[in-house]
Amino acid sequence: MISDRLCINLGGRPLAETDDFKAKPPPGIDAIGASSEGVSLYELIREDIIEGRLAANERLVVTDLARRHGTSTNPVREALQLLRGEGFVIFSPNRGARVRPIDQDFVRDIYEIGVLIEPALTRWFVGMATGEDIAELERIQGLIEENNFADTFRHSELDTAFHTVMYQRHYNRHAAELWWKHREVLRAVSRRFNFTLARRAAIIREHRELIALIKAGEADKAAELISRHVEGSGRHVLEQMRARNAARAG
Amino acid sequence: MISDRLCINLGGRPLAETDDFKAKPPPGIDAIGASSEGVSLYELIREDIIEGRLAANERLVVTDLARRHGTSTNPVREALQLLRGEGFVIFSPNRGARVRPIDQDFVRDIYEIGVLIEPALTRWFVGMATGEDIAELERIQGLIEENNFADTFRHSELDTAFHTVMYQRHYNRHAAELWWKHREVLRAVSRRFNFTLARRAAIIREHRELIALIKAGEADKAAELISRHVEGSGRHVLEQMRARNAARAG
DNA sequence: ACGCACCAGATCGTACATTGTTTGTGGGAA
DNA sequence: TTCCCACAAACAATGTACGATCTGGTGCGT
Repeated sequence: MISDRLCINLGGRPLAETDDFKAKPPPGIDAIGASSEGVSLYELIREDIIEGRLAANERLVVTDLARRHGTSTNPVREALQLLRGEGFVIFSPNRGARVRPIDQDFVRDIYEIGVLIEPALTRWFVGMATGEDIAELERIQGLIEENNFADTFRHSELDTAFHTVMYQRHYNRHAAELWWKHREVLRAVSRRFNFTLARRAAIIREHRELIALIKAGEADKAAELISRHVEGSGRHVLEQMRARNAARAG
Repeated sequence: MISDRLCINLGGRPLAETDDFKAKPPPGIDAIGASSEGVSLYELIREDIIEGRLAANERLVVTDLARRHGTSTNPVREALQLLRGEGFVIFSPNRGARVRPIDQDFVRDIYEIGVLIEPALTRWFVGMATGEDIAELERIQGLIEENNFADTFRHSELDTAFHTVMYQRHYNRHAAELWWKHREVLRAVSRRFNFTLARRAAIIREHRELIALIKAGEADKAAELISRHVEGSGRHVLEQMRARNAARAG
């Protein structure tokens, strides 16, 4: 019998402290299933888009993708349709697929939705948090502070794990799934940037404050804090994007 | 040459005033584009799911669908993948697609997200509403009251049109798109039920109150009203679903 | 009654034909 | 010479057909 805890580590990476926090979706989400080839292709292409290996607006030529991944065109076509349904790819009739650009508007839209949804998820969590949940949050927070933004990739994973602890058991699977999909995009975007010192301090402070509020059972205050937390995060990332765009243009 | 106007009326219903309010998505949303055959197939199958012509958990056999729609299997396969990406269809490896059941949890989840998002959309609209917008709202509201739930289908279309006026120009396309997709599902679900007298009165009253608040520029109060409006709507539909399920079981 | 082989049916991957788009070239005019 | 347009050829998307593989059930034999 395989325990749930073990399953987390099937990602192919060596067992290490980090792997405990390898970001994974809330359970029951990816139950969409897939055609054997299709699933891997879908994941591969989506990763390429999110990680930026496929540039914005780049054409996605089925024959090329098929050759590159060693299959025929049909699995590629299905993967692209799947991505279209999730909004990562845009189709034009008789002109094929392009990578949907993840621009400032896109990111802003996603953050704004997060500001609306995450407080509700948080409020529910405050009422449902167990001792283990809080211990887990404190453990992750300890690792975040230990890492102290030295490894931005690691911070990104830890931060995602922190919030996943809060949201993963929410009864509204739709909302949790929405949050997770948005999170995946934002994680990749924010990974391209560094955190300002002010933002670093704010993150640490707000996380600590959040844990305190959860302990005290202050649901409303925790929700309000999360609202500010997400908004601040969005503001920060958008500033970075704007700065980089300005630098590129100038 | 066939005019666009004619194509709208292929649904089998006669030309009537209603067509002015045939629910249509906010502009710029369905820019996903599609493969010529694919798009119609996608729409047809999705309609069949939403309208309940394809039962929950029913198997979706590609060859059958292809025959029924007079094409080969590939367009069907792509349409199904697209629907998978949007959550209407569930795939099992080597076992094909099934219709995702639209159960109470599903509907509740969607309504809850609406309660979170729609107030924000409304708040923005109050600050941006023009005289024409308000006139349009009053016109639609007049038709709603004129119809007075005699034709539930027509009410459903008019109600959707009412809210579309408010949300269609919102800068957050992602949120508007999300609202629209949810709306399509809820429209079909609620069409299967009748409105209680209490609910009818509440809808009329809240719509009137909403218009008044918009005129007065009371953004916060309008947002709070919409929150109650959506919640009440959700509560009503869920009650109906529960009642019907209980009746079926007992 | 139980198990195993076999068969029907459906999915999934491959190959190909058709149709529409894009691109590159050449000739003619300014 | 340079610009523009027509035309053609390459290219890619879309639809069709087919074979391999998997699943589920039926019926035969024990």
